[in-house]
Amino acid sequence: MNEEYRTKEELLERAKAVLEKSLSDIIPSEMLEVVRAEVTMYGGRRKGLFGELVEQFVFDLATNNRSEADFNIAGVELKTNPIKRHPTKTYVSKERLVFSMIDYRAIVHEAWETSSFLKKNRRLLLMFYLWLAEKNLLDYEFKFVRLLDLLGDISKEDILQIRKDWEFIVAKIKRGEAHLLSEADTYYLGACTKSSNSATVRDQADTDIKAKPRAFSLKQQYLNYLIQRELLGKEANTESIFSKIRAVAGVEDVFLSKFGPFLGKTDDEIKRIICWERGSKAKNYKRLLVNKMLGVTSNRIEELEKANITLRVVTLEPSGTLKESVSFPTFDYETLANEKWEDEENETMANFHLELETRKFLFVVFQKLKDSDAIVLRKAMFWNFPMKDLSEAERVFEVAKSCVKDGRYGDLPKISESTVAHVRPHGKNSTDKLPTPQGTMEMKRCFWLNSKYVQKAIGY
DNA sequence: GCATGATCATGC
DNA sequence: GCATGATCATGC
Repeated sequence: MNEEYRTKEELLERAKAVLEKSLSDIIPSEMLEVVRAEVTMYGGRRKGLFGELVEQFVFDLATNNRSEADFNIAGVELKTNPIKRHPTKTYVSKERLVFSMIDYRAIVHEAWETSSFLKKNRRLLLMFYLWLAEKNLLDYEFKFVRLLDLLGDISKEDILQIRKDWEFIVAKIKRGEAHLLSEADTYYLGACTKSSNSATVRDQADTDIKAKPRAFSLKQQYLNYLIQRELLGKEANTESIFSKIRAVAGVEDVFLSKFGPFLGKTDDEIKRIICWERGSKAKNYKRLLVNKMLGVTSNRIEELEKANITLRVVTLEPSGTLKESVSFPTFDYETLANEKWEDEENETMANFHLELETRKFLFVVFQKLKDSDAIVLRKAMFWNFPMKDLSEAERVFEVAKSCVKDGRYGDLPKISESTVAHVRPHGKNSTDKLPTPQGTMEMKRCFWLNSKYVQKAIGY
């Protein structure tokens, strides 16, 4: 197609030539007006426009070739990706890194090694540009560019996990459950929604149920890890479980195997095994015990952060009931009043929705013993919110949103009003407040998953 | 025993 | 200083 580039190194050199520059710096002045007009007209709506302009003006590909699918020169797939400044991490990605659409019918016949995903996306040319809300896309500056070979440049453990993720997604599609896919199902490679609009559905194998269109993507947290550690070469500030035990297995297996020896044991027995002495009074006692079992000394564990997994210690009563609900981040009233559960135009979701579809939990389950201070480790399990309950969560969200919009803070959804979720305070105390759309102040609150719901989810 | 509102403790 | 996770107090 284009004779100029024969090797990926030539492509990289070309990409590097635009570092610290923006498209408006490199677009020939006689064309700039036309392009500006195009951006003004389509900029917001045509997601691919930035990438298309890069192909045309950075790589001199003819206008009629403007289509992401066609950029595959020297076996390299071009990805332009927005980054934002971050106080401690210099840059974080604004979004996940989205690959090609998943063809639900075709993919069930594929194997990982020969998959269309790998064929197309194995070798990437990544161009990161600094995104700023107030800037025109023609003025975004390129900050760093890298070649990335998905099979060659990342660790064995990560490649294995990505493969497992791909296989998990394909297995779910094979079972005719494409409509139940969630980005939180997997660890590093996700099946993210590509909603043109909610009415858009795709056929899947062996069932008449329509599923939302989805694409493979590197999850945002994993991409941020890649940016920090692999692409910018920053030091780790997390502890890696994998490196400690030199494991080559999936994230799930490695973590669960760490808990295996302690299942059914009391905290005293566990402490004896790991040679650790400590009173049980501290509020973070159980978390410290968990960290000891995992062999880490802090709460920042690389494999959990990379996969957006929250470790939660839950404690059952002797009867097996769970008293405590599970909280999500405090919400901002003004944001909540204005966000949409699903915003198709901007391809965004409400924060609570995003949490449910992207966050995984590692529940470490203890149970109190009757007439004793002792606790027993019952199980450890990974869990993410099942898509079958999403519409109920959406209902709770909509009730909460309309309460906030109307200033009816006493009517926020209570735990008795849904089997899944509710709204409760979540501040330092009742004076810990945030501004509302009405201009008043209200105590901090957040969404919670009902204790009973979580109890069932963990099998009690 | 449970729903609800509230606060505490820790670490980033 | 604040977010997050963990827990408490009260009243029905």
